[in-house]
Amino acid sequence: MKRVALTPEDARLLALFRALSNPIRFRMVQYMVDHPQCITEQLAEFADLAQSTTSQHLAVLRDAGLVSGTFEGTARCYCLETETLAWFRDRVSEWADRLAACCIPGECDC
Amino acid sequence: MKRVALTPEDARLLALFRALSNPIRFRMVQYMVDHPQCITEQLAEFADLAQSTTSQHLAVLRDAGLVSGTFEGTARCYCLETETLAWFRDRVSEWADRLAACCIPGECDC
DNA sequence: TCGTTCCATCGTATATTTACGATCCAAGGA
DNA sequence: TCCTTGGATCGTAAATATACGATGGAACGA
Repeated sequence: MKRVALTPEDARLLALFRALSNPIRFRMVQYMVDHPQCITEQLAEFADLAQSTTSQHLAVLRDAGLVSGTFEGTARCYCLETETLAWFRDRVSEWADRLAACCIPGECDC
Repeated sequence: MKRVALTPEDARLLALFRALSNPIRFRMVQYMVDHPQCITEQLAEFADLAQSTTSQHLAVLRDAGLVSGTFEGTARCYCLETETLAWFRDRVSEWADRLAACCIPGECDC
């Protein structure tokens, strides 16, 4: 594995896992599923965190492409990116399918 | 979000994200998809890490339920858990579906 | 029994993440 | 113009993750 870089696709997938590996961000994403449009302040109150911290978490979610943040006046309105989530689902499905194909439960002797 | 605990199901999902958020573990899992049965030493060589470090990473994957490690003599044979991966896929799909239902692309005005 | 193999765990150093307050900046309204 | 609002960024402290070598322990063969 020495000095072997990830493919761009794998890097993107890894970034999504990383973004979702934090309990705060995990719950923010869940919250946004039920609240399609919300601003930073609203998310800060939900997460019970300082505004600066919330802003940092949102930056991670933005960098991973999980959310979009459009400016509305002085505020910023956040929405989950359906396409990213769909892509994410497809990649995870791929893993599950490839594994199911190569290692049938009960047949694999380990 | 003050003192609100995650449901056991969410905690499990979060643990999976966390386990997969590290590049080493990410690639180990990919490796295991193509190599259904392998021992720690083999994975240590692949990852180019000390045996102790590899063992720690495998413990994380085991704790998350992503892999099973059966003892074979003095060695330990690792395999991905198809059922966990299938469960994982279903949860991610759920997210994507719920989001697609609540926020049609182009219609959401943010 | 003794030595080897393979893995887990401990102790610990370093790197990264996470959190906060302070500060800066852009968009509006008075 | 000045002030308020809502966010982003900076500096930094504390927590967590990651890595290694050293050590310990179970399984097996000689």
